[in-house]
Amino acid sequence: MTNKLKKDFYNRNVLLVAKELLGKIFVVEDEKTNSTLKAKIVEVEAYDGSIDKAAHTYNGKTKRNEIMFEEGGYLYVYFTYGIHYCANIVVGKEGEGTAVLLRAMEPICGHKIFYERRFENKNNTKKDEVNLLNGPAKICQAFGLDKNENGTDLLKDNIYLLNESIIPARNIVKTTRIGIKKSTEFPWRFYIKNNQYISKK
DNA sequence: ATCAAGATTACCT
DNA sequence: GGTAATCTTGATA
Repeated sequence: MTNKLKKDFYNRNVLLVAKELLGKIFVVEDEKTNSTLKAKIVEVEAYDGSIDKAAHTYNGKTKRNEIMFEEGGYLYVYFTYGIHYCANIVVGKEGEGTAVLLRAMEPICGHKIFYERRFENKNNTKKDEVNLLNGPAKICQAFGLDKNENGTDLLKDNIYLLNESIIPARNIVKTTRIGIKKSTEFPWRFYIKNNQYISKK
């Protein structure tokens, strides 16, 4: 018995899924550390290649973005700025090129691993719990996600999401996205109101 | 073949 | 508020 999210959750409209991803539990059964890592999703952004110039899929299929054109239920991990990885949940139907960027989470299980990967052998000045997962590249660093995890099937065993009750609209803040230069007008960033683990106000 | 941009972060004043 | 770090990808020629 499990409450793992199934295909029918992922294969829907990207904005709807983005909002419903808030509050869900992201799980990685990490073979590198032989441990289970869990966190609650508190901030996301939607990307839709059909109309969104900021989406990696806007100009069609390439080797990098091909997983985003699959049906929902896969992980899309990409490398950027020469340093960082960012992780997305691929959603929608095959060919749509839609995904949801994971921007911030609240740690649940695996604090020790998160602290090690984020702060060990680094001279960070802020080594507190809220700084573990409050940004898309921080999530990948803490969970150990890189190009090897790109394309992971979220319906299989290693990486998946657990269902939780939907956050009511009155507790969701909807605003414009962060860190992009094109299509900045779309209000496709969603986060849980008053949550201390979000990346930015 | 070349080149600019990039769904970021951490540190500086 | 500003910027260096650092390198892959994709667009253009």
